Amino acid sequence: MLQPHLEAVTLRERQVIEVPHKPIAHAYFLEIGVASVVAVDNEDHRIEVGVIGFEGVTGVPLLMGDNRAQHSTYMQIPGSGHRIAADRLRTALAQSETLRALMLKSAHGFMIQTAQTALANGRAKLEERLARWLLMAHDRMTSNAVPLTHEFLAVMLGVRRAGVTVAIHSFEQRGFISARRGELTMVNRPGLESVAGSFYGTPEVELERLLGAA
Amino acid sequence: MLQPHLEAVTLRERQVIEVPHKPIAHAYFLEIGVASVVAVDNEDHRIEVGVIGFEGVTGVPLLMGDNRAQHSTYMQIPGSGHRIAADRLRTALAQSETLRALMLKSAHGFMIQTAQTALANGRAKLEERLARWLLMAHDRMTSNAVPLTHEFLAVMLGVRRAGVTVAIHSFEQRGFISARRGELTMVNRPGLESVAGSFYGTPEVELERLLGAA
DNA sequence: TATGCCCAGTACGCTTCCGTACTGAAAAAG
DNA sequence: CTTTTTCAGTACGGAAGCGTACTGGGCATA
Repeated sequence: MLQPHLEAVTLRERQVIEVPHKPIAHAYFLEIGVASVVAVDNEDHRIEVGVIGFEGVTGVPLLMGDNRAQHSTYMQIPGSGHRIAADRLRTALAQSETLRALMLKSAHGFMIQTAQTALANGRAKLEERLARWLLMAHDRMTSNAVPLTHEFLAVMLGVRRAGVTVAIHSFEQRGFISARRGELTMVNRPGLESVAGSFYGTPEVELERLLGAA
Repeated sequence: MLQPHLEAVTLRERQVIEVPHKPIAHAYFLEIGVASVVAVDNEDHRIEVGVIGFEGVTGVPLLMGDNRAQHSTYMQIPGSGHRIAADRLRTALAQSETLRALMLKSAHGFMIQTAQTALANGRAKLEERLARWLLMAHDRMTSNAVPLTHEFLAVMLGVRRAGVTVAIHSFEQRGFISARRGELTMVNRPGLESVAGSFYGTPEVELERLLGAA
C-alpha cells in the first residue's frame, strides 16, 4: 500500500526531520542511520527522549492522528531510507486495518522507549546512561563505529560535554570502546551492557514481543 | 458505544490498576482521583512516567493494540470512575473510527506527558520537579488538599524522602503550600508555577489542542 | 603550507542530592 | 489508655556532576 508513494532519500548528518510545533511533512522509514527525537521546552532545556533506526519510523504523531511535531527530530548518524508524504500515509492508514495495527505497535514501542528514558534520566548515573545510549545506537547500526563528538552525546543526555569525555575515558581504559576524534568504536559490547545494567534492554525486548512476528 | 459496558467503581488509595507484564483487564475512566503510572525495571529502579485523572483513561497499551501492561499503575489519590473490560473496549474501537481517533489522541497526550517527564527528570532540580508534580496533581483534583506522604512523593520523583521534606519546607516558608502530616494544601498556585517554570505546562497545552474540541 | 576552527583533555570550586540514621510527634491499633 | 506503627524533621559526610575555562592537538579551509 505504501510502496507507490515511497520516495528514496539520503539523510545527512544533522538533517532535520521534524521541527517542534510545525506540521510534519513526511514520515521517514530509515534503512541506515539513526535519528534522535529531542524534547525541547520554551526555556530551551532539551534532552533526547528516543532514537529511531531501521526498526521504526519517524512521525509518531501522524500515527496518533496529529499532524504536528511535538519534538525536534534530526539525523544523529547519517544514512538513508524512504519517506512518504503525511497525507498519503494518513490515507493508507484509514484504508488498512492491518497497516494501522502494525504502525500503532511501532509507535507503542517508541512510547516504551521514552518511558525507559525517563527512568534512566531520573535514576541512572552518567556512565550508565552513556552506555545505554551507545548500545541503542549500536543496535541500529551495521558498523561498530559511531561518528559522534562528545558535544553531541552531551546534548542528547542532557549533561556536560566534559562529563562525557571523562566517562568515555573510563570506558576506553576498561577496553569497552576505542575513541578517536569524532568517532567511537564498540570493542566490547558485553562490557557496556554490564555498565548499563537494567537501564538497557526493556524496550528492546518489548519491541521484539510487539513486532517479532512481523 | 461504551456506555452499556461501563461499570461504576470506587478506587481506594494505592489500589492497583495494572501490573507490569500482566494482561490488562480493564480500562479505567477516572472521574475523581489520580492514578500514577510508574515504570519499573528488573533491578527495581522505579519512577513515575505520568499521571492520569479525569482528563484521560488508563490502559494506554490497549489503545495501541497491546493487551499487556508495561508499567505499574495504581491510584495515588483515591476516587471513583467507570471501567470497561479490555475486550469490550477492543470491540468498540474496531467498530468506531471516531472512538478510535479520540482515544488515540488521549494516548498521544499521555506520550507527550511522558516525554516531558523524561525532560524534567534529566534537567530539572528536585524543587522544580516537585512543583511540577503538585501542579499536575492539582489540575486533576477538585480539592486543594493533596493527601500524600513525603515518602510517596519521593518514590514518584525517584528521590530521597528527606529531600522531599526539605523542598516542602521551602515551599511552605515561601507561602506556596501548607503542610500537615500526610497532607499538602495548595495555597499559592502561581508561586509553584514560577518554581516549575517551563518544566510544567507543555503537556497541558498540547492536550488542550488535541482534545479541546471534544 | 599556513591559518583558524573544532574537538578533546583537564582542572577547580561549588551545588545538589544521596545514603544513612536517629529522633520525636502524630496517628492507628489493641 | 497503652502500645505500636507511621511519618516528618534533621543531621553529616560524601558522591556525582555542574559551570566555567584554559590548553593543545587534529583537521579542514584557503
